[in-house]
Amino acid sequence: MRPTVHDVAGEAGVSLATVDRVLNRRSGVRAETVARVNAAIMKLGYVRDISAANLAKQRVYNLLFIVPEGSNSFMLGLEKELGQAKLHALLDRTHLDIRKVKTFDADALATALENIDVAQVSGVALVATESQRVRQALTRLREAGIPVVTLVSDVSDPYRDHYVGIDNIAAGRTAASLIGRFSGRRFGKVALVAGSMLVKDHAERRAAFEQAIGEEFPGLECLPVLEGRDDAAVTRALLAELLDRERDIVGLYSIGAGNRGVIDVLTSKAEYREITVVAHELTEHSKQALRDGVFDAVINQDAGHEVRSAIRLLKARIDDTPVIANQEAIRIEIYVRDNLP
Amino acid sequence: MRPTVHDVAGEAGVSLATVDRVLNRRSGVRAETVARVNAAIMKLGYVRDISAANLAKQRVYNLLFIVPEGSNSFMLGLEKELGQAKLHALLDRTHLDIRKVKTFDADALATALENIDVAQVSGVALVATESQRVRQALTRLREAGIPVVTLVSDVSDPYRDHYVGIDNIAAGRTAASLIGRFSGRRFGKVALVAGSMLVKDHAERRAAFEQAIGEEFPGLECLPVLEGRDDAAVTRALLAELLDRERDIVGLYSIGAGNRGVIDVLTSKAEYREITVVAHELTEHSKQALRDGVFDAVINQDAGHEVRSAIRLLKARIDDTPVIANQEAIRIEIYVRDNLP
DNA sequence: CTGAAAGCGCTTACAG
DNA sequence: CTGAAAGCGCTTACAG
Repeated sequence: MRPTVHDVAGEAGVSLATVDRVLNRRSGVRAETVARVNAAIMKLGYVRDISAANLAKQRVYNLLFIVPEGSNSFMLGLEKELGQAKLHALLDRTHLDIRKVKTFDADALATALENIDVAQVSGVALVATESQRVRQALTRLREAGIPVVTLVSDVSDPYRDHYVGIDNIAAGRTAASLIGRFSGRRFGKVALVAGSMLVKDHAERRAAFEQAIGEEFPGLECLPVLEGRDDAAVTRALLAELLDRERDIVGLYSIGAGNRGVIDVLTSKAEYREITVVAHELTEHSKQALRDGVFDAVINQDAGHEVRSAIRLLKARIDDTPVIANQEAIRIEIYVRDNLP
Repeated sequence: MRPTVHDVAGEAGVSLATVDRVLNRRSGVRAETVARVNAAIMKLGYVRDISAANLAKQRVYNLLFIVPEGSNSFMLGLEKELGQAKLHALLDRTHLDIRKVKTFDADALATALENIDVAQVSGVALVATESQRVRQALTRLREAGIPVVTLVSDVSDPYRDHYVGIDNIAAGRTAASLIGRFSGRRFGKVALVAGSMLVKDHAERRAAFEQAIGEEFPGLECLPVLEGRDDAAVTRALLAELLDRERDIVGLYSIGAGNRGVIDVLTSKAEYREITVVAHELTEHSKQALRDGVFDAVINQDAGHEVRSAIRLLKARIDDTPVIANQEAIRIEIYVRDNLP
């Protein structure tokens, strides 16, 4: 049998209350007593039972998730996962509060962060848009001892405890590698379609992609990026015009969430089927495009994994328990038609 | 506040013991009383707190993992993950017992299964080698109410509760797709290197690979498979001889765990660098081969994820709690140099 | 600075 | 067929 607080108390010759004080590093215990208790803990190999502790404490975790208002399929998928996680979390005394703010609006995000009642919330996860006000709001939270993780989109390091998402530089390089190899040493141009260059993830992916193409596939030339604002109509118009104008496009990298517009254009003319296409985010649309051979590969981050990871990381910070680093690493997943989940 | 057994007891006008009996579907309660309690549960929206229940029950989970004796890097990786999971599991009253049996030896596996004391073990995970004796041993366990999951390598459906591993048919098709696309519509032959065609995973990957190549890349022709027995020296000798003999090999699919021998041969002559190579399982060797450009892609299953998933699935069966299907799906991961974790 | 007692939400003998 | 009481491993007022 694993030792309990009773065993430790007996071994150290003190009461349960004192063991508890030492265990929780509460003040008001003589140094000598602390030493005796710690010696007993070491001797018995005592390890605290956290679920019993949480039961006694009636601990509930109030986790706040701040996400952009349902715009594109990926964010909708993230919301769906949050909804599912919410039900499951309840079984673990964990309440998920999901708040939506205007997309890409740093001030709206900052306001949401500033309005957090630090007495009510035990941890915060946010899809970040960085700004000075956001950084200040995050600083207030962290000074109040509230753990903060960023989800999918990051802020600079000292303003959060952890980033839950993929390395967008590596993702851009991966896309370059796939397009370069799939297009089979051909010469030609590569079209880039993004949401907006003001979004950090998109900008990072694009820069890394262009650099990798330049370094490794000298036969390919990147065209100026189209900014479709994650809007199907805008994307469609811009891309149709580009494909019509440029005659030797062999590859296309869809950086953001404009997949629907991209698919529309690519399926509009038979000759476009020769273009090697790599896109981001696995959705019903992109899956279908893979099956139809319109897309050649999709780079994905698993929204369900990200949500669960954010919850685990926040709770681990709150309880001061260890995490399994490997389990929390978000993979840059590559899907082709054949390994679809 | 979430309702507790006390609230249910009060609402139904019965004692805690009776609520507990209904909750746990124990017999010896009048149908009318059962109905009253269930009505109260519905009315209050009561949901049992499982960690409190486990505390009261002093429930410990004794999970037995049966794995092949440390042979190849993948299995060594699996063991490492099991070791790490073992430490973490202890915090959750879960004991992992890891037992090794002779590799690919169905009788050794069956003996291990037959020796299980069903009173001591609460769940079993095994890397399966199928045989009649193994199926019988599994039937005994399941009839004793012990949940069984297969890990990495499966048995037929009715003999286990769940399979934790990748779809090897899809994995073989994925390999074909990658080699076909990476080799750029060239014509030529593809070498296949496996451990043994007696191993079901290898046989499935190979068959699916050959079929997909035949269907989709008519310019490529699969050579007879080399069986390297997952041994570096054997693999090296066979492959060196093959590459020396056949002059127009453009692709190589390393199906099993013989990566070290494959890498040795491929790096032995400059001309071999042109060969498009897809291998299985991410290890230090295969990662280095990707970085060096010796391998073009590696197909992987995440051993850590598999171990954690097996634990979650077994505990969910034991406690009769739901699982998140998505979280338990093992992905066919594709790695190129740029998305290495 | 320290301890005795009650309680967290469940389950388990035991008694009736 | 049903209930009162004690206990699982912790924590928390309260008293001293």
